[in-house]
Amino acid sequence: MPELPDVEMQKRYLESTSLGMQIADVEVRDTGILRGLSEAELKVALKGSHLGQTRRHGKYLFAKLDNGNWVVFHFGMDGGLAFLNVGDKEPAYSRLLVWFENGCRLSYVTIRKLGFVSVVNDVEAFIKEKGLGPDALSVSCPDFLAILRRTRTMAKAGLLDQSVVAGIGNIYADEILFQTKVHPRRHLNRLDKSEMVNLFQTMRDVLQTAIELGADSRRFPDCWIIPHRYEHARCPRCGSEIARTRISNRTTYYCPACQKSGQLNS
DNA sequence: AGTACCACCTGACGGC
DNA sequence: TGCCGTCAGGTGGTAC
Repeated sequence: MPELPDVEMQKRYLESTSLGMQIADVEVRDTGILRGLSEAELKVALKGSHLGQTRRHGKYLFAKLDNGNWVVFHFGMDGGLAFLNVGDKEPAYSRLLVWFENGCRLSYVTIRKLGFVSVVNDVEAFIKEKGLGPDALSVSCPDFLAILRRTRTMAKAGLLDQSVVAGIGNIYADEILFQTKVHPRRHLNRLDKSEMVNLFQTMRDVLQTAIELGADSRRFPDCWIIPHRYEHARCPRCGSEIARTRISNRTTYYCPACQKSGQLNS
């Protein structure tokens, strides 16, 4: 679930369900999802406050508290939020529960517990601390090109690297490279300018389209590679067999016919 | 600096 | 049915 489009959906979900609600209490079901603060500290930080303005940077979601601090959510590989009306049953793998004054609850759900919940004073400082690059949907074209020119990693690794640009994960990295017709092992700084511009526009287009489709991969166009990310699948564009390899320790799918490696480095 | 590999954690799935 | 390896949309640390 949780790449940029998914986190954007979580942001909208949080806003539409919980914005402005006052927090009565917090129940931590598994302290393993807390980072940098204890259960007691989290309670003190949240109790009595309203959930205010939300922000997203890459795959991180922030919600402002009355005292100016921010709750931070990261969803790992499988996390998400579930808003519960009075009487609604708590979902499985609910690791944290925010109780509102009106009896509704917000559950942070994750099976694998690779994400976390925390509280920070300053979002910008947090972003800097984490070494996150600009958000993939906010970065300007000139800034993006400048970043690409100084990034010597393979394209797949670079898109995945949150310090290069924040928000792209394994699935969307494959999609962006497929639509740009860039081989995942090409090095970013070796792309020519038109390829870099194309990469920028495709990145925006893929992420925005995914958001418009509710980040629901079942609704993604068949001409995308995402519906064809399985072994022996056929390229929706040319019919060649989709190749599967491992880059940056992540499974990578691409079309060896459409995404030419060329000299890889030239 | 870039890359490979491991660890964290839990569940699903295929093979035997 | 049960055990085992492998894999899964993320991040962080280590070692070369």
